[in-house]
Amino acid sequence: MAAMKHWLMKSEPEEFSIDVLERVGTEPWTGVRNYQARNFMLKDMKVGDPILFYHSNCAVPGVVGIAKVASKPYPDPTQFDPDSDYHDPKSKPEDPRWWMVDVGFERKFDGTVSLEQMKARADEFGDFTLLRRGNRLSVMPVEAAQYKRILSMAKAGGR
DNA sequence: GCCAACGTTGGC
DNA sequence: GCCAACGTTGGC
Repeated sequence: MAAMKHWLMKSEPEEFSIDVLERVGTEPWTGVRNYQARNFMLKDMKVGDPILFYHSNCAVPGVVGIAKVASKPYPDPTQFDPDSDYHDPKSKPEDPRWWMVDVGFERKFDGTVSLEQMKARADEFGDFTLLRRGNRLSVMPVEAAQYKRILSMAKAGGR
């Protein structure tokens, strides 16, 4: 059996936060319009894969909890909706350009494992995509060891 | 609000 | 196929 893959997915809390995910339980991850991020969802994600839920573009950016992949990939319906911010007129229903998965709530950390705290321990993470300068990917794979380190930081209150 | 870094687009 | 211009991301 192939090893389970671990992921990190970013969301702006003003758009969609871990608290809203906790309330709704499962959310279609619409709106990804980057091919690399799409390919991770389309080709590499498996139902049940764990996801680090990351708050970006906010006062304290960082990992705030755990989610999981809750569906197989399917076409993002917002690409066909002319009223949606994510509408893509070049995408055809018979050949959808943008794919996504559903994301399910797992748990919320007691505190945020902040980007600042992760940067301070960058040497323990090795080559961590999130910490690469200029990184803008909103969906990225995380090594199992990196995932575990963030969980242990969460347990230790971010320290 | 600023701006560096990046991905995408389109002219050539 | 190159690359300048543009729009977006996201930390600060």
